[in-house]
Amino acid sequence: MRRAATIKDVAAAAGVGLATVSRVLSGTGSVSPATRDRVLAVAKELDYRPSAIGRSLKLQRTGSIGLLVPDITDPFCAELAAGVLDCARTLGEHVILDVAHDDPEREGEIVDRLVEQRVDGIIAIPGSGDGAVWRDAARVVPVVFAGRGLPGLPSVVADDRSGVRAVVEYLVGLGHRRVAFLGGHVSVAAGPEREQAFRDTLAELRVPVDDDLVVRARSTADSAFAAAASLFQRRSDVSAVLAASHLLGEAAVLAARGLDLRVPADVSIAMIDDMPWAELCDPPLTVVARPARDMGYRAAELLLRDPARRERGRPVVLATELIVRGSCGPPAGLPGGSARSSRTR
Amino acid sequence: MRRAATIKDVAAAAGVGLATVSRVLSGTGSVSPATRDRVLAVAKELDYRPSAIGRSLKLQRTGSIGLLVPDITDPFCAELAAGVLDCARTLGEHVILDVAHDDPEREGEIVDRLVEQRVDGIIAIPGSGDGAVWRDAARVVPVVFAGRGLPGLPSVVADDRSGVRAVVEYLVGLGHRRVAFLGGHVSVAAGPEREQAFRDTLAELRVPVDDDLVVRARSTADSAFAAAASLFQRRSDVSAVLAASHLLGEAAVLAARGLDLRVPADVSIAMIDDMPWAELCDPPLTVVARPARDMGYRAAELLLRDPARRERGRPVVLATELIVRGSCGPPAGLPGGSARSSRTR
DNA sequence: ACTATGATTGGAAACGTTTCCAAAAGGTCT
DNA sequence: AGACCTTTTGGAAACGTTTCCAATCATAGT
Repeated sequence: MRRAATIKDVAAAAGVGLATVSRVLSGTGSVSPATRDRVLAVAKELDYRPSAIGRSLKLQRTGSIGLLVPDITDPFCAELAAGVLDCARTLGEHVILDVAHDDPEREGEIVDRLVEQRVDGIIAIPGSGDGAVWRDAARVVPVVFAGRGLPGLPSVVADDRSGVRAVVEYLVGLGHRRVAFLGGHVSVAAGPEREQAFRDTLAELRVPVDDDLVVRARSTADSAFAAAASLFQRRSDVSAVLAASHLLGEAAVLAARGLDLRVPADVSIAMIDDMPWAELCDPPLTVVARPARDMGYRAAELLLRDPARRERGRPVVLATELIVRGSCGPPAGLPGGSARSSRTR
Repeated sequence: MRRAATIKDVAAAAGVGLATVSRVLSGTGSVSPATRDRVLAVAKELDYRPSAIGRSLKLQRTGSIGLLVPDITDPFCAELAAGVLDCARTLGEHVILDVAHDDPEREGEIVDRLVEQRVDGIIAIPGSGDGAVWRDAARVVPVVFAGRGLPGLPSVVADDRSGVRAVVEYLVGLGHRRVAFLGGHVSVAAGPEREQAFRDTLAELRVPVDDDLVVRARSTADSAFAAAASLFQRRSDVSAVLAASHLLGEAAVLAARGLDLRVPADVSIAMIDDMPWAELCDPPLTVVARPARDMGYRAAELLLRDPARRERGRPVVLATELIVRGSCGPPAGLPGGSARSSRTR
C-alpha cells in the first residue's frame, strides 16, 4: 500500500499537463481522442483514484451529509436511516452517521464536528431537548428534521394527530369506553402532541377522558414497564390501552402477560409505530404505522434538491396508517366479547 | 449563511500570521499567553470553524472510516453499527455508512467511493459474494470484517461453532432426537459453517443426522416461511428445530403458529442471533446470541489502533451465549413432557 | 556591551484538485 | 500567403490547512 497516485503522476506518465488529465477524467472541456485514450490507459495502469479531498477543497462542497439519530438500533431510526441512504445514493452523496442518545450536549458536539467536516447538510431526528442546539445549527448549515419537527425549521413528519385519531376511533368503535393512554417523554417522539390528540379525539367522540387513565413514563424500559403494570393493577376496569411509542407498547404487552391478562379478551392493546415484532407478537399487535423509510427519503430530498421549499420551513406531513392486527377486540362483557372474557383476577 | 471564516481571516483580524493561529488552535508549539488569548477571542468572534478538508489534505488522513453493512434495518447490523459508532466516537473518528443489500457489485462501487473519500479504513459485514471484491479492496485500504470473516483477512467474528454446539447439546439434553436444522444463504451470515457445526455436534452426541431434517431456504422471508412450513408438514415427528438466522427463526415461529403447533409442547424452537422480538414472543425464544455490539466495537478497535494485529489477519473470535428462554422443552411423549402434548393434527 | 540561549513569530511550501486564461496548433477561406 | 476561426493544450492560481525553517525578540550570563 504505497503512496497513491495523484493527478500529477498521471499527467507526468502520460506526458500531458494536469489540466488535460483533469479534463479527461471529469469529461468536461475538449480533448483529442488520442490523448484521452492515453490518459485513460495511464490512469488505469497506475490505479489512479481521484482524491475527494482535493476536489472538495477546490469545489467547496463535500458531497456528504450528516445523519444524526438518537439510536441507530431503534428500528424506527434504522428504517428512517435506510430511507436517507436510499436517496443519498441516488444523488451520489455520502452519509456520515452519528448517534446522540437523546443528549442535547452530545447533539451539539456532533453538529460542530459535522460542520467542521463541511457536510452539505444535516438530517436529524432531534432528541427531547429544547431545540436551542438546532436553532443554532440551522444558522450555519442546512438542516432538515425527520420524525419530529421544530417550529420554524424544515422537517418531514408523520401526521400523528390523524394516526392517533384513527386508532382511538377504532377502539371506541369496538365499544371501548375506558381507554388508557400510556405516554411519556420517549426519545423517538411521543411528546405531548399525541396525548393531546388522544384527549381531543375522545372528546370529539363524547367519551369522557379519565385523567387517571393517562399515565406518563420516563424514557427507560423499566419506567415504562412499571407504569404499564401499575396501570393494569390500579384500574382493572381499563378495557383498552394505547401505547404512545414502541417502548411503551412493549411494556404494555409484557405487563399484560405478567399479570395473565389475555389480549384482546381481557384488554386490547394498540401502539404507535410499527415494529417487526408487532407481527410476531401473539396476538399480533394493532398499530399505527409511521412511514419511517419514506420520511428519511423525503428528508434527504428536501435537504439536497429542494432548497426553495426547505427555506420556507414548513413541515412536510406524511400520512400514517392504521394496521389492524389481532390485539384489539370488543371490551369484556359486551355483546361480541369472547366467552372467556371474565377477568381472572 | 455567508462564506465561512478561514484561518486567514482570523490571522488578519488578530494581526498575526497564519502559523500562529494554527498553533493556537491546535495547541502545539509555543505562543505567548497574550497572543493566544487574542487569537482565541477573534476566532470566537468570527465563529471560525477549522475546515476538516484543509486539514485532511495536509495531514493525508481524514479521520473517517467507512462502515458497510448489508442492511441497516437488520437488528444485527444495527447493533454492530452501534458498536462501531461507540468506538469511533472515543477515537474521534467519523463513520460513513452505506448499505450493499448483499450485492457484490454494489459492494464494489461503495468501496471505490470510500477509497476516493480517502477513509482511514473500512469495516464491513460482507455479503454472500465470493469475496473477490474484498480481496481487491484490502490491497488499497485497511479492511476489517465483522460478523463474517474471509480467509486471510482480518475479522471479528463470533464463535459460531461453539454456539451451535451449545444449543444442540441443550436440545439433545432435553431429550430431543429428531432435531431439524433450518438453514440457508441468508445475507447476515448463516453460511454452511453452522450447518456443519450442527452435523458435527449431533454426530459427537451419537444422534443420527437425518438429512431430510436439514433444509435450506433462500434468503427471502417467503422462501424461509415455505421451508419451515413444509418441514413441519412433511415431518410431523420433528420435536425441535434450530433456525440458523433470525429470519429463519421468524419463519419457524410463524409456521408453527400457522399450523397450530404449540411451542414448546408440540415443537421446540431455538434460533441463532438474539433479537428484540425474541423476548416478546410467546413463549420467549431460546437463542444463541452473538455479541453484535462488541463485535462492532472490537472491529473498530482492530482497524484503528491495532495495525500490527490487524496485519496478521487472524480472526478475533468472540464467545456466543446460549440464552435459555421458554421456547424449548422436553419432546412430546417423554416423561416431563407437558400433559397437552398430543399433536392437534 | 556582547553573545548565547530560549521563547515567539511569520513566510512559504505542500497536500490534490478544478478552472480560468492564454498560447499553440491545426484548419479554412479569401 | 496571410488572416481568421476552432480545437486542443498547459501554466498557474486558488481552495484551507499544517509545519518546517529562519528570523526576530527578550532574557540572562559573561
